[in-house]
Amino acid sequence: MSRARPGLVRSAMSPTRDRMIATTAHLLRAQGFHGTGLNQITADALAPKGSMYHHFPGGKEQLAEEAIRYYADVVLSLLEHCLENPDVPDALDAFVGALSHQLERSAFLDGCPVGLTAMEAGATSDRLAAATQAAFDRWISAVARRLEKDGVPDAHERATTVIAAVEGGVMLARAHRSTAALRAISRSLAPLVVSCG
Amino acid sequence: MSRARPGLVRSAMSPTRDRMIATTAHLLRAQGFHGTGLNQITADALAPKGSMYHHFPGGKEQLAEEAIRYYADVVLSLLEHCLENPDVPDALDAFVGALSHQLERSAFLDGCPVGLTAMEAGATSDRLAAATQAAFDRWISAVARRLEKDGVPDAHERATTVIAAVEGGVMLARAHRSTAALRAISRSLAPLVVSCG
Amino acid sequence: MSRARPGLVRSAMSPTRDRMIATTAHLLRAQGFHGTGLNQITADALAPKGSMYHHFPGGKEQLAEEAIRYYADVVLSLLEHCLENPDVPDALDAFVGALSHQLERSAFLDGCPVGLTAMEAGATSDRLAAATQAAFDRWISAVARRLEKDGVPDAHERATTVIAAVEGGVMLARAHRSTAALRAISRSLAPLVVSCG
Amino acid sequence: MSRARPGLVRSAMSPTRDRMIATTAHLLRAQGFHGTGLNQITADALAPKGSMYHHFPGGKEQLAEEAIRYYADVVLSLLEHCLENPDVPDALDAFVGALSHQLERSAFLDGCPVGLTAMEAGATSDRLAAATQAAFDRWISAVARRLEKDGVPDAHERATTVIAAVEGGVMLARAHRSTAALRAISRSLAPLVVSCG
DNA sequence: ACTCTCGGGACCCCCCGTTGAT
DNA sequence: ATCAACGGGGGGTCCCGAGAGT
Repeated sequence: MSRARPGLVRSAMSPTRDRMIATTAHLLRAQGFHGTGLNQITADALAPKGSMYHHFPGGKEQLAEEAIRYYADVVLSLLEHCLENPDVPDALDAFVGALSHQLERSAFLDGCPVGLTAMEAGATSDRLAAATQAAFDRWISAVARRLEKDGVPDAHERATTVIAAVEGGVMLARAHRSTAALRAISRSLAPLVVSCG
Repeated sequence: MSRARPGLVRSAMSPTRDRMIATTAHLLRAQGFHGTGLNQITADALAPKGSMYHHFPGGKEQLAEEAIRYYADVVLSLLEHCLENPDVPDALDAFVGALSHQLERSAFLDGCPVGLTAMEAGATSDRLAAATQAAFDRWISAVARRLEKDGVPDAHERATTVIAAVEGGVMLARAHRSTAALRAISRSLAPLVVSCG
Repeated sequence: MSRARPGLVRSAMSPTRDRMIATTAHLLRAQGFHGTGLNQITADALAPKGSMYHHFPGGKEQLAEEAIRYYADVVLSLLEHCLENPDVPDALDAFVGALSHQLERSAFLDGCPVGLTAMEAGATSDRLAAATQAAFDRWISAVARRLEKDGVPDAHERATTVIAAVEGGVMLARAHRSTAALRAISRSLAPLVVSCG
Repeated sequence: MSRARPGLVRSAMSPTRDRMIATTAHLLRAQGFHGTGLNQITADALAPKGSMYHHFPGGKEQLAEEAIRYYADVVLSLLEHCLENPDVPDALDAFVGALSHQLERSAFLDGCPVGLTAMEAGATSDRLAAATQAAFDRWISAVARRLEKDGVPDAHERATTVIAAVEGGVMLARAHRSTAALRAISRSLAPLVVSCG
């Protein structure tokens, strides 16, 4: 009877719900968890405030959790797409380039909601800490798998370094309002991601 | 004669003022700019609430700005102390180890207020963006000078990568509540900071 | 034939409906009208939230109205049972004792929903005012009939005083978290309810 | 130097504060604790919202507590004034008459905030329970002292009954929107408050 | 006949960052 | 150098319809 199996295609459940998650992810990038109010989220998502409580009984924390999950998915797709490149330094460059492009297009408003939330609320909320941890793990694993395939030694450690440096690069980019740091990082990291490095 | 020369011996102006700055720096590490209230700052600093706008006419933003400057000084001292080590990878290890120690001692509450503020408010407040930018620049320059002294090529780019990766590592440490990522980063980055790398 | 005769066998209409009424009566005793939410009622009654407006199109007000009617019935039964006692002071003592027992058993949570609702919403809602008025009238009449039978003068006035004092005693009991006041009232009122008083 | 000694003449501290207490007492009479919002209180008292938290750091509960204390004082004055009457039944009649007058003048909106709060929140909030208990105790004591002076036996028990019956009478008056019950109670109680009763 | 999802504002209490008077 | 006073949101929950589906 064509009813969505609950838990299977969550994103098909409700357009309002999805809009709220996407809006939250977006606002989280620019303002962080504490800087983003429910009023702004519902206003930007054109959602009534009463729906908040219906779709996200866990409140703002649940909403942020799902927004992080959503954003982690999006970035993972981008990352995996880039990693299809035969050359890993090129892949890294493409990934960093995409992030740089987003930063520039948004006047350096769109940072990384995962890293920001990890630093803001990671120590307070177990729920958000778990969500950010999972996001990082998935990204690191994606890179690590590619490095392993290429026979790069210490694949997981290096993948961790790559993700950390990119996150730090986004941070620097926001502070400097320039993507120069990101480009520098991409170049410096090249030797780390090749097997002869 | 009772007018302190601005910027020179600022820290000698008022013990209350200094306590507020140090307290703010500490709270910013754990909760970020928007998550930290003036009430908590004045309470923790044992400062009367009314003094806030006497000492910091620029309000919360000025207070955060000075806290970031203060924290940047402290970390710069630590960094320069570590960089006196004859071996740069060892220096990096010592630096990362000190940060790890702080994280562990504080149950991963004490992150980096500079990076956090850069992501939270960097796009909104020019003042805070400038403060975080300056902090990063000083740290990067300190590393770059040492690399140049050792004849490492692309010193500034690599120094940028080092600082970015360490900041990203602190982020990962908070998310995972473990310093494993920081240690991995320190190891992976070693080849980048030696002249034969 | 499937139409329940309204008012006659109302309680046979739906077990869910009855459970909601009983639950509401119970919550009204402890928290009052404004302090009791529909969410709590439906949750405690294990009733589906969507059924609310099917069973009670008049909303919360209708639900409270029926709960008061229901509670008035229960107390009237208790009162009439006590009044079968040949001695009216003994009857009063038994009635007050039963109320005291309920208060003590519930840690003084279970007061009187009728009196509480009368004071909370009696001035606002005609519907609830009528329901509480009817409840009080039935209780007073039950006492008055017995007093008349015993030849007590001013039966209705004295019955009114008895009910008022008992309601006030429940109030005092809740405030003091002690049933001492109720016992005192029962003793003091004895001369009023005998013909030679 | 001419500054009000704190704690001595509390009511002289701030006119805004006093207005808020009086307004709260008034609203509590008609709507109860849960039915009265802080918005309405501040609006009716022509007080800025931010002052709430300044004058009453304990929030709504503290405000209600002080309102109850204030109202208890007012009623105690009235009661003691009435009890100066040489005849206690007359005194009781005058007291009940004053309450009746208030009820009628306010279209039966102005009940008793003490009794209402005792029933609404007495079981939840220790603070409010204590405040209502103290109010009742003072009223009962005032009556008991007078009865003792007249040589009435069981003075405290009878005083308790008087206060309970009057409170219950106010309840009935609100339900019936008539002061008939209060007048009946006053008459019925007369024999209890004279020494030969 | 009955239930559930989803939506819809209004409003809750609390606390925020800020200032005028002193 | 201080503090009482100030408005304005903060997140959260309220009671209640509309629609589609058993």
